[in-house]
Amino acid sequence: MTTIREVAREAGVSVGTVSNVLNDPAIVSPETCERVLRVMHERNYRPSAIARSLATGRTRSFGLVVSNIFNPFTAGIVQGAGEIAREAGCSLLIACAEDDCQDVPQQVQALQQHWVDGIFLATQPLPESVWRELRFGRTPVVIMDRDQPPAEEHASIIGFDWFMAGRQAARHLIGLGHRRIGFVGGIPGRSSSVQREKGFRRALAGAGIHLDESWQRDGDYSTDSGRRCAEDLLDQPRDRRPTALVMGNDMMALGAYEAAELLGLSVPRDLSITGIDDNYFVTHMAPPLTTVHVPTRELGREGMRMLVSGAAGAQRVSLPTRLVTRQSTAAPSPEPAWRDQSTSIHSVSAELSVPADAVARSQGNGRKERMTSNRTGAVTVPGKE
Amino acid sequence: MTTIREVAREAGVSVGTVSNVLNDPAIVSPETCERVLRVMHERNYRPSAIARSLATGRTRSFGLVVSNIFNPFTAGIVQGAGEIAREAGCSLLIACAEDDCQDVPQQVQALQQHWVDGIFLATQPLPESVWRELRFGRTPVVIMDRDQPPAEEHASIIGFDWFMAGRQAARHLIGLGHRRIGFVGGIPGRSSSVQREKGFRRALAGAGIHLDESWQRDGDYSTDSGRRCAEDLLDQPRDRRPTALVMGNDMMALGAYEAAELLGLSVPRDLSITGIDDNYFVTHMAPPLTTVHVPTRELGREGMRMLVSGAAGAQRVSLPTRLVTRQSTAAPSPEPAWRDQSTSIHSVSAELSVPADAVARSQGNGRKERMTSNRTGAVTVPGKE
DNA sequence: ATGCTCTATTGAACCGGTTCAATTCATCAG
DNA sequence: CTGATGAATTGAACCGGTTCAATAGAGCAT
Repeated sequence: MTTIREVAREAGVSVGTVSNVLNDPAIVSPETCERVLRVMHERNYRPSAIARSLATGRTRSFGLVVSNIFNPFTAGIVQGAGEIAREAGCSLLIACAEDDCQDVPQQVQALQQHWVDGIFLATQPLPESVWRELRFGRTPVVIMDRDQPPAEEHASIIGFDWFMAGRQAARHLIGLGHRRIGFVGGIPGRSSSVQREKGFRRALAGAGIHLDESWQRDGDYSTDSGRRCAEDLLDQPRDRRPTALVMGNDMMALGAYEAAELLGLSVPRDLSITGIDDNYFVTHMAPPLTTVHVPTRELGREGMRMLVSGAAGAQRVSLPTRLVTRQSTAAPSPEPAWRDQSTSIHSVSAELSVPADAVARSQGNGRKERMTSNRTGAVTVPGKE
Repeated sequence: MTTIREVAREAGVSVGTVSNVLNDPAIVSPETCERVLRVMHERNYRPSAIARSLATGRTRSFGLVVSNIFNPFTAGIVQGAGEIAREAGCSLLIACAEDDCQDVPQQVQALQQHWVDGIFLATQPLPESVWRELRFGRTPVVIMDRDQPPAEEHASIIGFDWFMAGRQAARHLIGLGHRRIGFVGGIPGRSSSVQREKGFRRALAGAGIHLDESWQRDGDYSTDSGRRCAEDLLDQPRDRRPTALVMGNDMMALGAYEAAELLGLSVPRDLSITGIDDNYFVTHMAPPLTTVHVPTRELGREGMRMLVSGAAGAQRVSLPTRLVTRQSTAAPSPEPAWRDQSTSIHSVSAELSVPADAVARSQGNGRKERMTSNRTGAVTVPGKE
């Protein structure tokens, strides 16, 4: 490995001058500069990031702690953070913590021993004990908000506007004409769940719709829980059951599809369903799921931006979500007068009741829609998909 | 930040002794050792990985270059590599290259400037130009094989046994009694595609089955291409079309499901389908997909093991695949005697022809693993259509 | 010629560890 | 008492950069 001293000797200058060529060529005379650069090129010289870091105290590298890399949610964040780091010429140290997050403090410590210039914590919610064990010292930190206790004063929090997500889903259904709307929430108590529900309720209240408490269930974000809750909500006489369901996330929406199938209900003919997340598989569901897009990549970008720009103070950023209309939602079937014949008439009534534009959209858009096409409203995403 | 010199002063010893306490406590007298450790603890001393690296020339960190973090394939590798790195007390620098891999050389260079002890290249296949630009110097390298040109002599190659994968899928179908088996390959020319097809052909040849060339198609690993190819293969009179399809990967198998639905074929009653990869979503497909498991996490682990153990020489490792039987495959329906009535009689003949055990499996097991509600009658709701 | 300014360059200290030859000191054999 | 042995410790060089006060030299005014 060629060192700065070899270059200096070869070019007949001092190491200080070579260093200047690297960091501030303007203060070096053109001839000298050119000579040094030529030697560098001949010797294929690459300055050592290690030595530079030791000398400057800055590494231009950042740590990103995640807990489950398979989660598309996580993948989006990694992607986004990586993009910004690359753009800024910084490198990203990714630490995959165990599922239970017990080793997050060690991971953070390891990153600090590498003198990372900042840490991005994007794990599952940390157990209280782990959280208390965590010491960031002087390292700037950005934490993805999943119900953490109030952060240290110099840590920034970044998260999604779950209230908006819940409201968007509900408003969409209301706009289609639904009045009997069920809700299946995520893990009770988590603020992300609470906010979704609040948004849902606000939308209904805003439209002057009565909220039937018996149409609310708490799931746990799993497909199974979604199926159970949806079955529970739907297993009622037709005029007593919801015509639409707001599911707390896409996995539970998947469960709702299963429940509908089990009960012989067709989506969206007999039942509209919405999810939240916009996981990449939802376009492959039958029918493709109308859901609320959650810009994970943008969160990664924004969080990393705060770190590289040195703006990671005690900020609190909340990213907007965006409704993506696909084919799992439609206007409700009109209440049949001939109630007892309802099953045999299903297909006909559905054909008639779906608004023309919804059909057009559903056919044109459905195939192409991809999980990576995430355009958020508020913060624009430059560059490639 | 506490430094080694402060600790030394505080403990009344030399920096050399403190260093010894860190690296080889055995050679330090117990009393001294204990005193030093106490000071370290009091001052919350953390040795600097940076300084250590500069002094030793080794960083105990490794670089992993990937191109698409969203790909579950990639995620598995990252996961596995991370596990081994963590076990070995090493850190992992993950570099996300652009989709087209044009920046891989820069990424590699950046990693080298960080003095990584080794590089794991797990990207999409590199364009020839990029590959030529790549210079590893003295850095040990492990490359995930996706058709690279012959590697530099000191680089290790690790990959999957795609031949085995193709053969396993075909053998499974042959074992179920299929004789008319279609094949949809991946991107033509890629050795991974070529190998799959060779394995497929070998299996057929081994069973003395005639290979109808008109039952072969080339896709591009996308769902869309899978659907197109499958439609193409299946849109023939019943006695002329395959009773089973080996799809080159899971995404294309998903496309085959869509094609079957479009043509009113039920899986596995009228058509058996296999995939390759065992992506996590396949258990949610309806019916859950029989596929060939490709141990991506194990590849990550094995590759990183080669690096941390310093065994990355000019090795070539190929990891075995494993068939996972689920509900998308079954014995073929017997050829009906009343051939000309075949279309109108479908559902009846199918009911009769599905072997009892296949029905049991698909009903009993399928329920909790389902992804889509298959409205067309692949999973029939009595009384409709 | 002298003094002054400005630019280009130098050389050494420094970052925080590791490494190793040299040194100290206690122990023990002769 | 002397010298040898070995264990514990020391102190300085070193890794490859950055930084900055000091210096050299050119150009210009007096």
